[in-house]
Amino acid sequence: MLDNKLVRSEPEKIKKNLKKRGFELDTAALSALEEKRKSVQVKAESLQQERNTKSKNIGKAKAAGEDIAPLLKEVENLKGALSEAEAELNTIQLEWDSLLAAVPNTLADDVPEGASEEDNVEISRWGVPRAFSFEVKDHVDVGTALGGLDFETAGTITGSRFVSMSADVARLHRALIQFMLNTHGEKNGYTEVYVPYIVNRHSLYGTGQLPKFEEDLFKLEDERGFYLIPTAEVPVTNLLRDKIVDEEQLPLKFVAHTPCFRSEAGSYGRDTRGMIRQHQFEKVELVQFVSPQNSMQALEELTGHAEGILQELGLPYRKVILCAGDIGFSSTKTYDLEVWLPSQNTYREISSCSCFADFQARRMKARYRAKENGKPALMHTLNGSGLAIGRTLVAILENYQREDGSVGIPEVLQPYMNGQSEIKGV
RNA sequence: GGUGGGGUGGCUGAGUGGUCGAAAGCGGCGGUCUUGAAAACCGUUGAGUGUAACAGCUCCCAGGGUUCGAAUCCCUGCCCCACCGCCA
Repeated sequence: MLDNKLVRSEPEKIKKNLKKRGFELDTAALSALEEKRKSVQVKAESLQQERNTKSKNIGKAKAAGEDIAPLLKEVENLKGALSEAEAELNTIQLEWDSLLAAVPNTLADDVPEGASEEDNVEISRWGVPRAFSFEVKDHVDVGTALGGLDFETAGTITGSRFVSMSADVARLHRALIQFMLNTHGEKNGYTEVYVPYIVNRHSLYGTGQLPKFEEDLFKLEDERGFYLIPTAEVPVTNLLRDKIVDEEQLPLKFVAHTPCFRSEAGSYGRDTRGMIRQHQFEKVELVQFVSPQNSMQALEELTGHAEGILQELGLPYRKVILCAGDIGFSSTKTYDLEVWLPSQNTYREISSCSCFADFQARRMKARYRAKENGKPALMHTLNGSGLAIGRTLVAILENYQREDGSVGIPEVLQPYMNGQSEIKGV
């Protein structure tokens, strides 16, 4: 959610910023509504004031034993006008809120122009894609040949976009989770948390998935209106909802491993083969809560933590900054990390690291008490994948494949696999 | 699933339908004292909106209702606690 005051005081500036995204802010509608709001609010509040003082007078008169009948009559006349004004104000405010709830975050100045994925700007590359002396297979062929990946059976258990894993591949998958959790917890200073995988509407609103992106979510058939989490970002960020912490406690850094559930309703034809785009996948997520002045710095740091995992795994990747047309609804600036997939001869997203400034914090009322003046202020929130487990597994199967069909295990993972250094077929 | 009790400011916790945005304590902040600190004492201290600054308005879990007036009464929902039952 954008700052109400800012939208009111500088609508044109915000409109211009959002235009970069291709979002058309209806400033005419907003300012018309704002005009109405002002006058109605003034009216409602003055009527409220009148009622309050008169009611107090009735109390006093009654205590003094005076006749209150004439006073009652006076207030009686207020009633209709007051409730009418209150109702009108209420309607206006609901309308304002629902308009604003659909407005994305403003962009940081250094977010490049652009309409789509194509216009994202590469920042850096790490590692050199391996030269293969044989024909590379994709992860589906590698994993299936090993007897470790089974899309068909998962398809019969549930449907498309699910997978089952077994034996060493399943263990490698789990090893990745442990490795990432331990690295972020022990080396990078994150506190490990365990959180619910089912959340209510309120939480999804807080991080910005609702009200606009309901079709991406799995909703439970349940009168409570619960949803499966599409990312740990939702429950972990909401840990601070409605909280005020002392500024000294910041930054708060959390790492969580959770499954993620996405309906992928908007991408029917895309990545139908393999594990790249599943309805259910695992992710290790990094979340930071920081003072506003530190958030851009924190984004660099957090992205660096995700990069560290790729480097330790020896996976070539590149870092891109998302352009205005591709960046997420709630984000003010996002870096994607893309891992090299030899079968596709290209880099594919494996992590997305974003700074939300106060956009989520405002929706969640996540605040800190500023040391300077003791006043509560909105904190800044960030998150990033560190990393997406399924895609990391894909990257390892592909980048570490050998001609004989076996797959090498990156050294850092071997302690998590009882020292095992390769996966051979069954 | 059954029965009972609750949800009040950063925290604990009072609050007969009428000067209650709310006692008290803790914590925080400022000060006195002290070489410095602690202790003690004094003062101050909810969140939002609004204003040039005041004023005003809203908020005592959420949403409705009763009333001239609701933290207080009624209804619904959510959550928490205790005991019993059931399950792991």
